[in-house]
Amino acid sequence: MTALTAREMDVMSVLWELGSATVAEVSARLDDDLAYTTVLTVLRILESKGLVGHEREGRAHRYHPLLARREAGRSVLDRLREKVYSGSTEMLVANLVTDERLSAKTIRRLRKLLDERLEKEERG
Amino acid sequence: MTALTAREMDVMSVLWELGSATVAEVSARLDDDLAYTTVLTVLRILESKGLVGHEREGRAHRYHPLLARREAGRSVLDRLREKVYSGSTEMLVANLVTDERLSAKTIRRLRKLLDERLEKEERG
DNA sequence: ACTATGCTACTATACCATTAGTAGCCGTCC
DNA sequence: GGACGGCTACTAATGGTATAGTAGCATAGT
Repeated sequence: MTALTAREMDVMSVLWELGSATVAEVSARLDDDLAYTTVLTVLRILESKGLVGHEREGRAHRYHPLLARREAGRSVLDRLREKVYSGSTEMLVANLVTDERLSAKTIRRLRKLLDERLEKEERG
Repeated sequence: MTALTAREMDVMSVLWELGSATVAEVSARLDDDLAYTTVLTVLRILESKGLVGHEREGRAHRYHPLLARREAGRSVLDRLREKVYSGSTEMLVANLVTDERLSAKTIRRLRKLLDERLEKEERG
């Protein structure tokens, strides 16, 4: 139940990218030009939800993600699969793969991924 | 820019499933037990956003989706890829496929899907 | 040591999602 | 035909997101 709002996701995105960041660093990386205090507020909200933590760094605070990309992605994908694709991972991937402009190389890599997954499935 | 809220997605989900539905029908299908008027309000909001339409049916209104599953899915996936997976479809699919409890059969079907996609890629 | 500046803490506000109540209409059943 | 029940229309309250301002503190540079 890690429902990130749009803005929260923007901010988490920066933290995932940088590993950790101060308010100023997050602010600089965001597409929209928000007030310093606005970014701080979002970080505070995220912290109150237990999704980021912070430690002192000089006079500033350095924030770091406590929620992993993987977890965040999972929660969105779970919901998406359930509500939009009637619970079908296949339909989801089909939609994703057919819509997307993917290079042949990428497709091969994805196929390899499935092959490995299949092997593991058959072994275990 | 079709950002559905959680509840809106619940409702759209029912409409996609049934093709079209009255307020009562949506209400009955929702997991949570909401007041009749609450469901109506959500449908009205969706209509004001142009995502559903309705026609008279007896004394009730019958609502039908104007936004397709595909479109809704796309907008969520686009955002997810961008913000959570640093723009990488591969990482997204990898995460999806490795986390999921998928049957061997499903994995094979997905692989077939990629093969077909690859052929199309190489032809055109 | 002093001062300027950057950073936090606190406060505030508008807007929207979410939830629901009440009044009133209209058709159906007896 | 009258009453009942379901449905819509209108209204409303609450809570949280999103945005930002102001005051005050502390640190770094001179």
